[in-house]
Formats: sequence, C-alpha cells, structure tokens
Amino acid sequence: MNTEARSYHHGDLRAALLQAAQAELAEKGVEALTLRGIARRAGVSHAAPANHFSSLAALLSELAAIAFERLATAIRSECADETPGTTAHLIACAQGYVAFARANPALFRLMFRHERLDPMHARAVNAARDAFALPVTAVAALTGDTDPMDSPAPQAAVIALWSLTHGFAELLIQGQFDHLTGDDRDAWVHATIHRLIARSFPEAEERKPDA
Amino acid sequence: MNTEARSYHHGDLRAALLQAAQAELAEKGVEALTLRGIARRAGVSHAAPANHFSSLAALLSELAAIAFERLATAIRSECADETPGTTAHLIACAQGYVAFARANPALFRLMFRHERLDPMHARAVNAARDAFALPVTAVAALTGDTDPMDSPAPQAAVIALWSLTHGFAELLIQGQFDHLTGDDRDAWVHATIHRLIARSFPEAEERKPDA
DNA sequence: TGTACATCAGTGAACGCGCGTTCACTGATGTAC
DNA sequence: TGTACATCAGTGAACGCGCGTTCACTGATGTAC
Repeated sequence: MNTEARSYHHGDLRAALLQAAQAELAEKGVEALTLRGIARRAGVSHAAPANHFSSLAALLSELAAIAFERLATAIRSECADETPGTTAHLIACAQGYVAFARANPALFRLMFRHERLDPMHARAVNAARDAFALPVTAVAALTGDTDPMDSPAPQAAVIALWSLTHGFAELLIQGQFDHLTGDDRDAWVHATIHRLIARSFPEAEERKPDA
Repeated sequence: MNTEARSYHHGDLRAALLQAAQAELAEKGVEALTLRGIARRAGVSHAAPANHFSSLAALLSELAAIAFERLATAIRSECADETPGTTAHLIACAQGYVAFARANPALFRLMFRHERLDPMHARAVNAARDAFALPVTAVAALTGDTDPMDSPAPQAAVIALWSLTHGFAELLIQGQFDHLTGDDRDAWVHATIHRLIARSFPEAEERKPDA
C-alpha cells in the first residue's frame, strides 16, 4: 500500500486484511471467505492474520461494522438535502440504503449473515444499532412522535419503511427485478424507490393540485 | 421410514435424503449443509447419495423447489377465505408468507441462497416463478389490471407488497424485532402484518365509520 | 553515537479435520427361461 | 417353481483438497544505558 516494496513487517496489515477481505467478498461472495484466502490476497502468510484478528468471525465482524458505518453515512448524505418530516426525506433515505446495497451487494449480505459474525463484537453491534436508528428518526420527524416505537401505528410506519426498503434492496440485488428494468437500470431503480415510498408514505407529501 | 428394520436397500432413499437435509438445515443452518452430513443423518454411507443426486446443489435445489411449492400452498390456503381484491386478501397472503418464513426460517433462507443452488434446476425455477406470481395476481385483483406489471403505478404496488412482506419476514426471522414483541409474539406478528399491509394498501379497505 | 536486548510481527512446516469424489466391491432385487 | 444372470443401490476404503490452528523460528523495530 505505502511504498509497494514491503519489508518483513507489513506496516498496516490489519487494514490490508480488511481491504483484502472486502475484495474477496466482492469477487467471490460470502461463502468463499476464508482466513487463508484473505491472507493470500493480502500477500502474507496464512498465519499472519492471527496477530491482528483472533478468528475469521472477528475479522468479518470488523468488516461488517465498517459496512454498517458506511451504510449510515450513505443514508445520511443522501437525505442531507431534504427536510426531515417530508416524504422526499424518506425517499432520499431509502435511495441511500438501496444505493449502498447495490454498490456493495456482497458486503450488504455479509452484514445480515449473523452466523458468520461474532454477535458480541462491540463496534459491529453499535454500528448496526446506529444505522437502524435512522428510520426511527426519519419517521419520528414525520409523525411528530418523540419515540415512534411507543405506539402501534407509528411503529408500523417505521417497520414499513425499513421492511419495504430492506426487502426491495434484497430482492433487487438478488436479480428478482432484472426483467422489469429497462435499458437504464439506475433510472428504473431510482424511480421505483420514489414510487414505493411515495405510495406508502403519502401523508407528508405535498398534495397535488388535482388528481 | 417404512419398516424401521432397513435392509441393504433403503427403499426410498431419495425422499429420506431430502427429509434429512431439511432436518440438518433446521438444526444447524444453511452453512452446515454437506452431502456427508445429510447421508449420515439419513443413516446411509456418504457415497450413497450419488445414486440419487448428482451434487449437493442438486439436492438442495430439489429441497428449495419443494419449499417454494409449500410457500405457495401456505399463501394460497391462508388467503383462500378472503375475497380477492380486498385489503383483507392481501393481508392474508402476507400472513401466509410470513408464517411460512417463521415456521421454516432456515428453509426460507435457503430458498434465496442462490450460490448454494443450481440455477438451471427446472422444478425450483418453476416453483419460484409460480410463488412469485401470487402477489401479481393479488394486486391485479385489487387494481383491475390484467397485468399490473405493465404500468408503473400498479407495478410499484406489486413490488411494494412483495418487498414489504419479504423484508418484514427477513428482518423478523433475523430477530430484529424481538425487542418489540410483547409476551405473545404470534399475536404481535399477526397484528403488525395487518397494520403494515393496511397502511400501505388502504384503497380497498372498507372506510371506517369515522376517524 | 553505539551496543545489548526485549518485543513485536510475520514465516513456513506441520497437525488433524471434514469435505466431495472415485472405485472396486457386494448384497438385494427382478427377469428370463 | 426353480435356477441363472443382469441390474440396481448401497458399502467402505482411498484420494486429494483447503481449511483453521499451533509452534518453533526469525527478521525488524524500539528502548535502555
């Protein structure tokens, strides 16, 4: 990474391993992730990772944590320009979520592959919690509730937003909608998310002049 | 299965292997599925499955096919009592979908784990197609379109129904909502699905007397 | 500035494991006569 | 009904493979004096 001519000591093997893991993931999928493969890709002996990660699960959990942090950043940056409490704001959040999943499908899958992760990994747990707080906040701005999880209807709105967005992202990256997209898949995805959220969360939308 | 005292020839090893695979799946999860493990559970040598399935992927694809057929049956039977074109009908369909996922979480996951399956497996492909046709039919009954996938708005309704239901099922069996359910999880799930679908598909719902 | 030494991080061989696959075999079944 | 024989379905040993883990080692770095 740094000087290309690596000496005996790597310098930042920890970061290099995480990067190698992500590359393996993107190229070969979640199933193919092994410590030896990651070490191989990082150009290091297969025993070296033990100095930085106690297990494959620990390494992948760190990767998942970073992914959740990036997901949260993607959502926040996408909806930064919209006013909280508007349908446009929810749409933007969903666009960020789905854009992340599309850009990093294997990483997105890893984030929910609990059997490959360490459930006690603090950074991953916190990052997931923070990311999942975003739809709650977004719906709170819409309904005016301080905690929309308190009563059934706003809670259903939060679950609807999250389920709809997550389900669409999952099915999309699985290729279930491939036959529906026209030539311009990006545009189709963008327009479809707009329609999905607008039809499920019309209450905050500006009423059209007439039908 | 038949006479308990098995002779050298099994009788119906093919079916026994599928059943053993399902048991392995339910008990140990998708990751743990191996031909040797399935053979072991079926009480047969590890070379025996080769007589019935050309590969692990072929066996799992057959299992996934059966699962898709059962999913379709679950949905159909759940919404058989409701009039197509009503919100109640959509709710019942979603209840069937989610009930299947809850009752068979590992099997449900396998159905979407494409890297473990054979993409050319005819029965699985057909079964998946048939199951996924159900939301299209349900929405068609609602909107009156013969093919709701033809134009954007009804298409969005189909995608919304499927994404919402699928996303909720996924997140639910992952345990993401565990902290929200009260003592009676079944009741919570049932009521939540009702709310989710009713708030996303209110157009066909009988208008309440007053707010 | 130079030397001794502790510590750290990576190496490479070795371990045991479970996997899928192959193969000669063998027990059971069904069919021809 | 009885015998010969082909076919089928399961056995068990063997193969090579990649995995995670361990361990004695060694090269590089940093610190004490």
